[in-house]
Amino acid sequence: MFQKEQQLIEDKIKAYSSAHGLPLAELKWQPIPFAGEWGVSTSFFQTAANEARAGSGNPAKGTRDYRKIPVPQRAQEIAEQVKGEIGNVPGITRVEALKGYLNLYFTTSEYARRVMDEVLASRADFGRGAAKTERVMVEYSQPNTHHSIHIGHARTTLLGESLARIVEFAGFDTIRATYPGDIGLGVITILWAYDKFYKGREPEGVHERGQWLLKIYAEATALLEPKENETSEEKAKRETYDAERREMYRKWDAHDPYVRELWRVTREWSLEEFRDILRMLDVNMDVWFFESEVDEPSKAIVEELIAKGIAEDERPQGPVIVKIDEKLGLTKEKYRTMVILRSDGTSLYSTKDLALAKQKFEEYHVDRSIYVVDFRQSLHFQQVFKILELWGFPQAAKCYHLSYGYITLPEGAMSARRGRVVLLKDVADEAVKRVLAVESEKSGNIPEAEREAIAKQIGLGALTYSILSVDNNKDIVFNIDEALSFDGRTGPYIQNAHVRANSILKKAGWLGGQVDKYISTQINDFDYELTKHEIELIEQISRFPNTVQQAASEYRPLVMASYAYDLANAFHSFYHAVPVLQSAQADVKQARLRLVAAAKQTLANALRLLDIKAPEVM
RNA sequence: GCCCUCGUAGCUCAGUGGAUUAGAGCGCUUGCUUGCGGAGCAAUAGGUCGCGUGUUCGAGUCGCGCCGAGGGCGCCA
Repeated sequence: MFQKEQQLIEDKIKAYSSAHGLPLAELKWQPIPFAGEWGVSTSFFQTAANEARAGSGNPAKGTRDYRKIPVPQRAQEIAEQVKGEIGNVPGITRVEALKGYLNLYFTTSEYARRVMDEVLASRADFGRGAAKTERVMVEYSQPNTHHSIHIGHARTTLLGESLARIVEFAGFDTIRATYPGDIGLGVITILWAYDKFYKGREPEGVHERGQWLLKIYAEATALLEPKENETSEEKAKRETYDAERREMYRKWDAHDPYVRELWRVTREWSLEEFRDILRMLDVNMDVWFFESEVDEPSKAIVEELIAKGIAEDERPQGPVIVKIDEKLGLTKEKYRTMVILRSDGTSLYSTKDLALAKQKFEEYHVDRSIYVVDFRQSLHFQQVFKILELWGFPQAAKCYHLSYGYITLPEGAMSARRGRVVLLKDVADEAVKRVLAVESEKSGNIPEAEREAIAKQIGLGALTYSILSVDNNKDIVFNIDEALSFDGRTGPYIQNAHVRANSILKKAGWLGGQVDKYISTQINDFDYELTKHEIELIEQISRFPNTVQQAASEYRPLVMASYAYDLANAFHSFYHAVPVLQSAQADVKQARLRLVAAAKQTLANALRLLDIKAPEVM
């Protein structure tokens, strides 16, 4: 907001330093952490430390030996000297040297006006970063097909979607990709049991069918697992079942028409359900990769790697492997050895991921590739990325595994195979139910017809925020009461700030066709003594663009989630302490309405990046 | 055995090597609705930042060692 002034002062500091032989460290500016007045500061601790270190040998006669002065004290001296050099800078009210810091305080009315103008002119684009040349692909949400999606899948989906929105808004050309696991032993297990015991008995309804398949999966798994004290009869039966299952997998692989058709139809059921869930979460994928589709091309890649001397072929006695540590010349085992093809020639997860990466680079021209996959696959991705590097892809250095902790239940890990899951759809339905209960008590003014739609926005907002407000690498023990809480640091708290801002604007007639009123930059406002609540709110708003860049560069939606809360918190405090419509003076009311409009816009932008709706009423 | 992640208030979690005082929420205690929506605001209490040791002018933050929790390690995904 004050880049020009800041640059001017930076130049003065640099000029002073070179004139006096100061070993000036890089100048880092940060907001001054005091409420009531705002500005930026930089410190001279590093410079003083540099000076002390550089002061080896004897100091020149008549000069001081800086090695003997404590760093904080010397930093303060420098700050004071620099302050003396700066003089008057328009826009800066005062300059202060304090505890080794140089503080610049901005002219409040000018600063406030600049922030408001920028937000209200840019609107939904406020905070958008300059377009960058790199193309980023975010791959997220890789559920297995043939059964419903559980709450664990919500994490990769929400994390990935939020990250994609952040990265895109930060200025990158962004591609959203999903990679459902539509084939594998698990899928075949369901297919086998469905075909043998339940064919044609599937229930109506997309979600009912998915849950029904999930039950079949758990049942089939139990049938196929060895039991304790198994009789020989039971054992024989189990082995027969298992043979049938494996035979079905073989047939699938051999493109048997019956098995393929059975697979295609049932697969479509779950894709239908998956699309429904993505619609509910407002996720629009650009690219759909399927495991079944990269299977064939992946095998050719193995041949190429063998030919290049990267992979070693131990068939038929052993598999095809890449001795990564050896190839990198590492003595300690770190990346180890990766198996990239079974000895019988069938592909593995690793084989397919190599094929997928190649496709991402060559077909989609991706410069940077982010994989949102849970933390148990860290080694797998480190290995894949290293092999891509050995293979010669420069983009390999910009592949990033965004690993996240998994969601567990209080009674332990979730397991689709054992039917021990909490379904995402069930949680979403429960969320809506709970919001409706609150609404009927608190929001009598909302028409019946709109309640359901708003309840979805609030309920999903609560769920989404509870997941995004935990850092990537931390596990979440799922507790529905906590996930759907509406009080305190939650999605609804932030949404409520947006609703309140909207309510004020509505009463002032500043919505709809009246918006031009507050876009005007000709108004001479904020020319009064601002309260600390106004200052805090304006400062929070002004931080949004930097927060977008930080969240994007660290691949962390949490940064945005924390910010959104801080902003909402600042707004709620302002709301209580500062009258807007009741302002005695017309110009103060005008300025505060602009502030409310800017806060509403920034809240909406931040929520959008978190994949949370910003309702007008709730 | 080797590698990765984590350990901060009773609980759940934030916290770019820098400001005499490490922050939120939940829960506990207490105020606030004749003001724009109380899904809120304000206040109180609650800490050997796992332990030790280095690096540094300065460490919750970086290194090393230990303790504890979880995960991974050639033909699962």
